[in-house]
Amino acid sequence: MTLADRTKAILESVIKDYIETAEPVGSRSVVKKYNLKISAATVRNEMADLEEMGYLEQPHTSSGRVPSQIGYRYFVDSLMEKENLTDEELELLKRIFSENINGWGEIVEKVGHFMAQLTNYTSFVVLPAVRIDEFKHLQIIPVGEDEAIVVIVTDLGLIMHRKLKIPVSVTPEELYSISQVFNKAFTNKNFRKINRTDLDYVRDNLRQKRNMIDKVINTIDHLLTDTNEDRVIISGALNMLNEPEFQDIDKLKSILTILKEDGILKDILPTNVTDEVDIKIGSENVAEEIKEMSIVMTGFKTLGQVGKIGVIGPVRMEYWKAAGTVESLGEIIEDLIKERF
Amino acid sequence: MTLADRTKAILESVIKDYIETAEPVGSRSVVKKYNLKISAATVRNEMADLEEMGYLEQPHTSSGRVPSQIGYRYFVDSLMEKENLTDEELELLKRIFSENINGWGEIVEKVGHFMAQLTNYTSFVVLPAVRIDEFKHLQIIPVGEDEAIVVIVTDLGLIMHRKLKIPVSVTPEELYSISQVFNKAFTNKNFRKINRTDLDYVRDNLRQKRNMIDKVINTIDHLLTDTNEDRVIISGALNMLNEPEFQDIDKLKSILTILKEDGILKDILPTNVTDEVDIKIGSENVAEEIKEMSIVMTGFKTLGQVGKIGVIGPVRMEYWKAAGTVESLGEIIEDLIKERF
DNA sequence: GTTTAGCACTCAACAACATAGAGTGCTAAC
DNA sequence: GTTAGCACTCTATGTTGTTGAGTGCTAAAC
Repeated sequence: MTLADRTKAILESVIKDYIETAEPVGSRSVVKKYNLKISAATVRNEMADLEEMGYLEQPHTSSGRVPSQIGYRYFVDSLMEKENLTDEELELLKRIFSENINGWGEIVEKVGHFMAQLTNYTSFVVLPAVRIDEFKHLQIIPVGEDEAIVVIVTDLGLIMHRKLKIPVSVTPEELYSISQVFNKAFTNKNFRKINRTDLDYVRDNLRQKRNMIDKVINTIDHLLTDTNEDRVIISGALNMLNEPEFQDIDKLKSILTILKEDGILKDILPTNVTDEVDIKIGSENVAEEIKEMSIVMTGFKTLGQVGKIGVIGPVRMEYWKAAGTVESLGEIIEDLIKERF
Repeated sequence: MTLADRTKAILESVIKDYIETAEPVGSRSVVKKYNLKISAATVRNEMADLEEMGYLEQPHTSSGRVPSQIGYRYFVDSLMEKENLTDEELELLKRIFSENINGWGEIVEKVGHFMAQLTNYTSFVVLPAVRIDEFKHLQIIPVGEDEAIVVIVTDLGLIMHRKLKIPVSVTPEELYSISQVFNKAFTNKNFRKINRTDLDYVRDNLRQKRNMIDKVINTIDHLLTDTNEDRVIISGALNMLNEPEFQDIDKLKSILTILKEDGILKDILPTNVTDEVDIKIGSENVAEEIKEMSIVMTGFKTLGQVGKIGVIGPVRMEYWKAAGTVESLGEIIEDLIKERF
């Protein structure tokens, strides 16, 4: 459906005003605030038309207008312009990342934090479960008399470790050569496809330590299966407290529960992601729990898989800012991870 | 001040009733609910006395009584009995810890979570900054062509690692022997007191790799200084939403901010801890921000230092349950860490 | 002297009602 | 097609009245 320019301008004014004030918008205030060169009565007529077409709604007969879901959709698709990060914001981000960063998780955490701060909504970053199939290197390090640590480095550069009891009689040098045997046998092989030949090789070379070998293999198995779940990092959940739509304790409670109880949000987010910014408004969300919320998100590639990054907030959201920020940070986080890992 | 038995009984009834209902307690309801064999009028007289002595307060002249801070203090010190964990609760805890636990942090997290669940308040666990002075073992592990990971095991059993660029020419075997040199020189020495002799030893034995050695030393230094801050794990902050005293959005906001914004709570907690359960009621707390909250906490020994564990909730708190739970879990967490590390 | 029934009094909470004001739709004039 | 004017609608806010839980005090009972 294509609208006349004036009609578009009025629709845009109403939506922007409502997003700003959270109050139903009257004809007079539109004229005043946006200096339209027409009278309030004309605006009233237009608004009545827009309501008929489904873009606006009236909470009750004698109140101002509020955007409908369709109205927001039209606004997002045809009226607004994404507002990407400003130079100052980019500068700030650079400063944040000039500090010491310890790995992966910390990058994600900081980006999420930054995003929540910029948008004043709640940010989320979903890190895909990393498939840990192959290992690049294994090392058994002695600690104290009867303990050792198995350290595994995977093909994706992840480092994992776990403690292990060992017989007192084993020397550090033996541990080193055992590690070497493992490395010779397994390096760059898919752990789950290790075959008889590989295992025989290890056994032949370490005949006398059968007991310990089993323990090590067991530990490796544990490490590789353990971490196999998506991680979600949520920032700025408390920003919801500032939104007028969540002044009601019960609503607040249900939304904070979704955001904070582990793993709920993860299962609720849209599943098919691309590298385009995707916006789900209100009941466009499939999940019942967030039919009064909007989500702005995008995908990013990391370690060969696709993660999700975005914000969640009230339907009355500053979509231009949210979409621009998500778009910018989606690209940035991809670069940051690539650069350092 | 010592009170007559009947007076004590009435005070206890009023406090328990108020803690349960959050409503001012009237004379009639005390008599009814606790089957006292005296009339409401007598109770009224007693309550007037208790008010005069400062144990009770009246929100307004014709309302029931509410415990004062002094009243709660007397209750906590002289009237209540700590309610330690029940057998079922201990059983549940056992089941939680029969699952796989990955290190230290996870123990703490699970205990905190459990404590929040049992008490319905917000739990906190403060892990002291671990002084990382000595290392027990160091290993440089090759990853790919031009990278290696430095893994350090400290005297307290902590494992830390960090990636490092290395010259392509260095072989895995060389890395191993370099590691050995470091180990010979430094093991069980306080890192910050490593002296000229130690360094000379390393240098003499690794003359040709000067550049890399410096990098490794640098990395070690980074690792040892980096983690030097207390960690706080907070669970069940959303439990506050259920308390009638936090139905007001502004109060809720300020308390959730304290609990969630990183690091605020840590600086606010009482500083001198013992292995006794310590209870701070309302304005007994030094920090302005939590003068309307109560804290029940205790210290626990871990890795040679003292951590804090406890709950924070409204002044109208079920102190008996909170104190018992904190006491039990304080001992349990100490044992759990000792047992596994 | 202590306890208790009785009663007048107090005050918050709630409901019923009145009022103000922002905004509308419609009509008639421009 | 646009706009001024006006009657109408409906929420939000303030006012008033009523109810009921609870008190303190007095005087009688134990």
